Amino acid sequence: MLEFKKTAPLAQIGMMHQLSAPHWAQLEPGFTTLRECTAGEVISERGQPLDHSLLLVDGIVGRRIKVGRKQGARHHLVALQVPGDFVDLHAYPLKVLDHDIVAITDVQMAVISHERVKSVIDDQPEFTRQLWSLTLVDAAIHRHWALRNGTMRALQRVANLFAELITRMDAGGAAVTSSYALNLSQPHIGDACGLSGVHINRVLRTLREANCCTYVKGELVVQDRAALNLIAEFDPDYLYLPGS
Amino acid sequence: MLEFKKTAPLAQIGMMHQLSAPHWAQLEPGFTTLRECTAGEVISERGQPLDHSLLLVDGIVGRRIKVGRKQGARHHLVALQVPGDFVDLHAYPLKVLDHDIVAITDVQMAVISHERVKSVIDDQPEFTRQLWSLTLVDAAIHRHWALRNGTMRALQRVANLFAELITRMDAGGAAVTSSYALNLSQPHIGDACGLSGVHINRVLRTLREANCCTYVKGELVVQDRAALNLIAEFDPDYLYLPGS
DNA sequence: CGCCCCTTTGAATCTAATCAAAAGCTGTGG
DNA sequence: CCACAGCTTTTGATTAGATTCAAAGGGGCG
Repeated sequence: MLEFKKTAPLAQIGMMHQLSAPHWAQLEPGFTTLRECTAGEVISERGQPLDHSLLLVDGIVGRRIKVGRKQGARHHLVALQVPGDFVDLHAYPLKVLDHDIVAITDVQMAVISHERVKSVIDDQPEFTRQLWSLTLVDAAIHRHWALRNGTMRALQRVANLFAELITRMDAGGAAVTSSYALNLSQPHIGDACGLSGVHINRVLRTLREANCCTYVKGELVVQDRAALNLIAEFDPDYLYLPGS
Repeated sequence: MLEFKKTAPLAQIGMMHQLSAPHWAQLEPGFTTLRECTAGEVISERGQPLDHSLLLVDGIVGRRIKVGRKQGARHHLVALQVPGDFVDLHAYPLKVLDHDIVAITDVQMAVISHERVKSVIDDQPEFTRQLWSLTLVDAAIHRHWALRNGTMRALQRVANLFAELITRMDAGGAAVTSSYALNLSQPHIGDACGLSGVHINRVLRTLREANCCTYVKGELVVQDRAALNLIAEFDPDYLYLPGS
């Protein structure tokens, strides 16, 4: 885990576009340091009091919950954050988290102290509603994950997860491409979808053979986005993106 | 759907104990009307703009998401609310919900207008953080539902759902009893756990034969709470209850 | 080089879904 | 009052989907 002074202003990327440009301009100076972690590193642990929050700038971060005591403890990824996401904004009101936060890939995050968040909010109460809304979109995404794990079969689950992740990565106007650096291992995808790593492998083969999308070395190449959305029965309303 | 003037003050029940007594005293007069719905009724529909929020006083309410177009559309319960829960407080910042809200049983709810919420918050900014936190506990519960559907087998899922629900119903000091009026049909439980109604029936028999708990006519009788929590691998930390 | 993790594939097993059918309960209308 | 419709509960039989076990190949890193 490396920390160092931030030198240049942060770009307003991904979900941060939910904030108006003037609001972003007020918040941005609060991010005073950058923090880097390597893949697999635990960024913060369940139950540990936090006095700052993290904005993901680069890489993928997961929220992980362990279930079961020591022997045969499984774990599950209950959320994945993409660049532009506030990783643990909910730590500001709650102070303590009920889950671990782990670096899935090498990541770079911007740090803002809760003290600083408070002073921005105190200056401008309307800010609170916007930050609150950001955490509510997170909650909507959580609901969708429960839905996905509860109603879909393996192929659809994986397709749906992919559809969500690339839609979120495209949020905020980045040109829609067909190639996405997810950098999740197959077991990671399994942990997120409630499937075994082995079965993810078979599902990926099926998606490849259907000329839908190809997942190689953490890179998702989408050949047929319409087919992907169809298999996934994907409807992005729950992401509360600007144009809907 | 019936509405009528509220006559007496509302008791501070269940999750509302997250608010301090003085805060509750300030919020309570905002609930000016009561609304009653019968089992199965859709209380509010996805996408419909809302100018008020609902506090559940009696009965069980579900948040439901439909997946799939018309033909063979399934649905899933992504949340269940028990008395004392704010059913759709998140409608205050978001204005529009991504899911339906349905009455599982006959229910009684107290209505508060968003206008009124805003005036309480404007008077006392600290209130915002408390309401925000309430929605964050909801989000933690959502995470746990994704975890449950993602990592647990049928028996454990049902046990875990039961453990969560009765813990939430006991929240805020009501004497811990051994009998709980959930009033969920077996298919309802299936919709919440991502299992078929038929399989729920078999799981309930197993729980009964293990002298763990008995579920008859919507009434959950817990014979052995320790056994239930053990089967469920239940750890209530994520509910952020006062004493933890 | 050797170790470890990820990927890939095959085979056997198991869990839960689906199909089917009967019995119990509730409320409605004749 | 009884008959009937509709829903929930219950059980059995069959099938489908995913897990687990096993084993081999690939790539990166110390």
